[in-house]
Amino acid sequence: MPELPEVETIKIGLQKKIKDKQIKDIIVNICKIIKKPSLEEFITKIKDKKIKGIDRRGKYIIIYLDSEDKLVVHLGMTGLLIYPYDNKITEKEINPKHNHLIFTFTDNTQLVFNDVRRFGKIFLVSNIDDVESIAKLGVEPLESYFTEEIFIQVLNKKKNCKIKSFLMKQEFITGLGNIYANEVLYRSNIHPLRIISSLNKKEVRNLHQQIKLVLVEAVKLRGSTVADEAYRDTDGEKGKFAEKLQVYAQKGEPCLKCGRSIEVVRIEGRSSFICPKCQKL
DNA sequence: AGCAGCTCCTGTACGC
DNA sequence: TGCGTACAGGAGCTGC
Repeated sequence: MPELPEVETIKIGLQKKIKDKQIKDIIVNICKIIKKPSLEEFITKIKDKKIKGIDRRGKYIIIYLDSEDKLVVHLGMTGLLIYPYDNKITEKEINPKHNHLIFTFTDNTQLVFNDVRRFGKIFLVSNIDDVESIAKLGVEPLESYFTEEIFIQVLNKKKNCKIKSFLMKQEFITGLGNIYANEVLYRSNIHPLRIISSLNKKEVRNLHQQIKLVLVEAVKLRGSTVADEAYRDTDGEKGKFAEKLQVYAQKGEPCLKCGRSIEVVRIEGRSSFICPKCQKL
């Protein structure tokens, strides 16, 4: 599922592929995906506009148009933005049945928004904070300002919270989802149910470093496509970080550190993969 | 405040 | 074979 590394990969792909292109037409097959404004307004405000640039905030893609408007895309669980022209190899794996939005540019190439589970959302706003969930987002863990000191400050906002819940909440640190929260905790030897105030200095330092390390490596490998999951980059290619996952989806596999079998427990409705020996409560 | 449980949605896997 | 059910889970929501 798209978390920070997957969204970052798509952002970089879009920057290479659709920057400076002019939108000629939009086909909307499922209008529920468009949350703001009305469908009519959305279409008229996008038509004939040029793509000035692409950015990312948390798990949101922000596409700047040559007007005051920005196109904001959240991929939800299974959303994809595919621009298949440089590389047609894996296009066939993507079911066109779920092509909900198709942007056609003046050069007749197309950008396709495909989303099996339809949890994705698209907004057109003049100010990105008009998307309420963006206005609430926390710190960007890959920005240079995300120092250990800042991390401690953010942790202190929620001392009584369980660490995994905290990592998953976008209002504190933005970009981590279930896969990377699991990985970061395992690599830091911290049980997901540990209360923030119980973490010692070394654990906090470790966690901060692992957040950066895991995300940087995952971005390098263009994200994670676990097993037969949906995620693809803008070329339709799978991410390669799945091979580097040490704990997520590794149930029954031996822990790389101690050999104990990786277990799965449900925490707040989500699967949490842990090594019961390395991650003690 | 925080968490359980539900919602959105489809595809896949599994038990009978 | 086929049907019912559980699960996957980002995020917003209700209600305890």
